[in-house]
Amino acid sequence: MPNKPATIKDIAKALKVSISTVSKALHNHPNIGAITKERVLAMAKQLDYTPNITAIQFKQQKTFTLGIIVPTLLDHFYIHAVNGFEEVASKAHYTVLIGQNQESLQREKELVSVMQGNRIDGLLIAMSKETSNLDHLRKLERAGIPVMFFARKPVNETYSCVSSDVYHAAKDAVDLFVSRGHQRIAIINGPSHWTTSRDRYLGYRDGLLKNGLSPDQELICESDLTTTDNYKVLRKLMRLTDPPTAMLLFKDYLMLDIMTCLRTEFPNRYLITELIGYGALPLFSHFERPPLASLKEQPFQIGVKAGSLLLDMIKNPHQSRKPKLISLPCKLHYFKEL
Amino acid sequence: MPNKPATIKDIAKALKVSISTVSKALHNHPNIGAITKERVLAMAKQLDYTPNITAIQFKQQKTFTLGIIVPTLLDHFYIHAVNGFEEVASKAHYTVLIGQNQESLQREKELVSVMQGNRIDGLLIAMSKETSNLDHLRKLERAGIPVMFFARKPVNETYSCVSSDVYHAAKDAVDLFVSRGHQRIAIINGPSHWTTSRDRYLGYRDGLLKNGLSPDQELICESDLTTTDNYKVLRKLMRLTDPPTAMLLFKDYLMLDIMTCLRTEFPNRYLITELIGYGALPLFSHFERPPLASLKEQPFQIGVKAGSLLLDMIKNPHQSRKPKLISLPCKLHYFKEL
DNA sequence: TTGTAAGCGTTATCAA
DNA sequence: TTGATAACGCTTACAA
Repeated sequence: MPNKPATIKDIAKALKVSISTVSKALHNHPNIGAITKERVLAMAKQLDYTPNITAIQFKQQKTFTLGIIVPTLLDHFYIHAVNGFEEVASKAHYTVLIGQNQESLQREKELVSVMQGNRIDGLLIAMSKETSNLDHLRKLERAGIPVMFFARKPVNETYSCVSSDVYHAAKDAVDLFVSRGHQRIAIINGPSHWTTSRDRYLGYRDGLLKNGLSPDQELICESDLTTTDNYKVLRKLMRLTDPPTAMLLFKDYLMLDIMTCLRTEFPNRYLITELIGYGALPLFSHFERPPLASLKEQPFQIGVKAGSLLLDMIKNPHQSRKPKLISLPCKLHYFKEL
Repeated sequence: MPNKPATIKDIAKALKVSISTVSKALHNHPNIGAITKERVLAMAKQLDYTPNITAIQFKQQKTFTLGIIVPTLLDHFYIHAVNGFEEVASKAHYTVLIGQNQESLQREKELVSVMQGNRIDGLLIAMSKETSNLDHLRKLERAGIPVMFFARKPVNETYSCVSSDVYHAAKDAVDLFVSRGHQRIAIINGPSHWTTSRDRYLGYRDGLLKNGLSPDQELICESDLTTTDNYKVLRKLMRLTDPPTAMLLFKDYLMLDIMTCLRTEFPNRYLITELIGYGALPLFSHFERPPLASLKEQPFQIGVKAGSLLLDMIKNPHQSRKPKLISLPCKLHYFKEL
């Protein structure tokens, strides 16, 4: 027998006061009598009153809902980012809608449209691999809904973005490789139209130069991050006359493929090739032979930072909107004793 | 310059018709003129009209939002379940709110409260490990919000639940162990107050009996699924005078701990002990020495099934509400060539 | 076939 | 300090 939840009207009736009095009492409005306020609060409790959020959302023309779109939740990086985002959001009494674009632009557009339909107050997004045209996001901004990027951002676009400082991380990785005697250091990067790929490359290049090595075109690779392509890229590298003995990898998930391909197809190179990826997946602690190291990012903190910036943009909609580019440091995480 | 979205009022004004005419035209209401309807639809498109969901939710006293609470999104089982759930939900034009209880009853209560505040129309939940008292869920049901369980359900409670058929899966695992010559087969189970643990045990027991083996109390263990406890349980098993040579494990995540502990602390038992868990984690394909097998569940289908049952309950709120217990088959997945 | 008007729960403006 | 009332956008019973 689901009985209807109590409304301020019910409280007003029970107390024989007006609904505006009740509303004010419930909101600590300045000009309200102390005793009246007490009575209202008591009656609210007695009737188990919960404000009807749908009514408030409707009235305020504001949903207190934020959207976050990630490529997939199967990547723990994004889970942690979502969790950080939710933490700041819920502290500010916002609810979070989560969407996965599954690396499909089509799906991403649908998500944006559904979220816009749900009247989100702001959006945080890590675009799909297919996303190069940003019209669906511009449409949001035109409707007054601020958009912030994280992890992935298109090159040559002036949006705000929070990501990892992959540049310095790449330099650190190269330093470690060189200190271990490596000369032939390859990089397998992600899509080149993302700033996060470009920055990895720049860090890699500057790391080499700093150590007196010159970048070799045949050691600079790009994968679309599918297993097929990961394997293809590795095979090409291994068939060079002078194959690399060290590789910097865009992601630990890519590293998994590389390790397996190395082990099964190039067993003689397996033990002499050292790897560093991004992500520091905890599962490597269960490996008999873990990779050399990984660049540990701070996805939770990225979510937190992006969330608070987004909330700022929502609070101050008429700000100058100078795009902010924030990057949080990575840390080299060793899986092996050095 | 965020201009306000168009409303049916704007359409009505532009066309000099009444708002109810517009509303009806937009909803294919039977008695509406074909030409009027055309004009309305055209104008709606021209003004880029999007219905204001907050107004509809408010008016209909229905949010078209479902909640799903999982222990953690870091477990891929729950991601797939969420995805299945979202699929049926979005087909029925429902939005999904996702919450993680992080195995904390306190957190779970807060989530339920927030979701109730957001006026969800139904909830799907896999309770936290701490949840034994279901008052917070009963409160939801009393408010007319149907609740459905999945994956985990308390013993002795008459709620509907969709889960894996872990009973037959356990029997299959025992069969495989026996066929490979094992006599000392242990089980490390999850919390005993869940039906999913009890059913695993029953399948394990019946599997042994069926194969002419009798259950041995010292081989029947329970872990709270923390790494500490997982290690503790394994050490106890390995120190028996006649340790098991095969183990059925509650989850693949538990299996990871068991494998690592075996390898590092009991290397002489590592190669002779065969393991089967639940989950069939894809990452095992990257292992040099993967476990024997895993019982592959169907989390996506579980989400789908639970979602459609929940939608049924929402559509027919005055049904008899006989709790339904559904379990979907698992399949033995071999990591090694047999 | 189309229009009028009430009402959903809340907030806010203005009057008492 | 309190109360009456309009408004938010939409659906719907009923009237025209």
